[in-house]
Amino acid sequence: MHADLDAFFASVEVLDDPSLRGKPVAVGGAGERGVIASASYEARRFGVRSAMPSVVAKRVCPALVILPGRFDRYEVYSRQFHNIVRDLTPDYEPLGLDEVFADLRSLRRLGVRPLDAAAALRSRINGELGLFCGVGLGRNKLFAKLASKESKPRVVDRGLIEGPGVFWVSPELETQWLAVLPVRALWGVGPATAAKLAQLGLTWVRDLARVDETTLAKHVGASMAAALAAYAQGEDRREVVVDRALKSLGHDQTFARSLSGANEVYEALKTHAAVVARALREKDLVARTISVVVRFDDLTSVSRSQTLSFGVDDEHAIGAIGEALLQSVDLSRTIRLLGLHASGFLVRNENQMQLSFGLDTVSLDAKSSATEISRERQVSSEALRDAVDEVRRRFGRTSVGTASELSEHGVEIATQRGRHAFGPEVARDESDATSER
DNA sequence: TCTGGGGTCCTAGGACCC
DNA sequence: TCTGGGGTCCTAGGACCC
Repeated sequence: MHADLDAFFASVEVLDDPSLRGKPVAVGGAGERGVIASASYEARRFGVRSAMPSVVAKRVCPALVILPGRFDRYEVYSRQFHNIVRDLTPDYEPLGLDEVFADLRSLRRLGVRPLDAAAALRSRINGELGLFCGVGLGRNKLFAKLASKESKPRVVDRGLIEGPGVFWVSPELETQWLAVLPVRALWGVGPATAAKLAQLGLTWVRDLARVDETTLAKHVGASMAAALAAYAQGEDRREVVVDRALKSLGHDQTFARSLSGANEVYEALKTHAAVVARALREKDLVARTISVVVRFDDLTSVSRSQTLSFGVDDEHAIGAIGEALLQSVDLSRTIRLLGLHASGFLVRNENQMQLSFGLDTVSLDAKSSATEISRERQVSSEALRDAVDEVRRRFGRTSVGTASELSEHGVEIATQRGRHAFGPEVARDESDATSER
């Protein structure tokens, strides 16, 4: 099963402000660089679509009300949506805030028919949340997803046509049904892949069935070719994965006015670091890899990343790493987007080596190994600052510093085992004990 | 019409290890 | 002295999903 809430963000806004009912409403950025994230069906009648630039949306629908997103609010509804699905079966996998896949095989073994389960789900979501939901049923994720699209209301000639609400692709009909869909309808086929396929004369799913997978792979890569070849046969081995682990998190921002100059970029980076650090701590994670992405005014992007031998979750540490990564980016160009991302997660726990540069704690015990750091010698942020000041007073300004300063000076630290140089490359250096670092 | 922000996955090359 | 083939990890970029 695939279940998908109708016009989710826009619908939540209408629920919270009934005066919006019946009006063309969208959620998204209203500024010059904004895009539409979600549009009510009234707005869709005018041609407003998600991912459409807001200025375009306003042009095709001058009466459009564009609201900024309130994601905390959507998350509340999303959790309730997931809870209702969970009541049906624990075998479900969220996809964003407003979609889920669910494996109904265990329900079937209990004698519950998928069509009944789908109807019950829609009824509860509408009754308890006031939202509408389309449900697709099929033999695998491929058909369930395509079917849920078919279940939705549709705009035809500026009018709205009700959808069936539930759509089931029965196994007997699935091959014929699939054959006449455009390749663009398939999961993983976006504008770029569709264009490549079009060059090969492949427009419809049935066209894919007649092309050799090896040939396909030369144009779209091995992984995509294998998926497409399977989909063309109606085969999809992807499982419903319960509790998929988070792999990365980050924060990106497109600025209403592009940034110019390193100082503006570094200021923005600090804000980003605080957002990312808070998200990590909220999830009890530390990240080994930090990356930055910069998009210039000409829409070209570059990214830089660095993987450390330990995890971080502190905004100052993350900010300093980000700043160091930006050293090799041309900041004399004007920048419309700055992103900061964390990945390579380790679960944060008592034994995890945790280097913090700020509020949190620093535990550097030269006698213990990396895996048995005790928290006994934790240093409060004030004590840390005081200690840093004292070291600088006695040994000079560059004797100890933050990671951002490492890129300029490098730092040398004396421990019971000798002296250790710290510089921009230190994170890659596995030769000395992490605990001493 | 001019392109967001949250993510995932894939590819290719290079460094490195055995 | 110059070399293979298996593997992992990291980096950068790109495509795609909602």
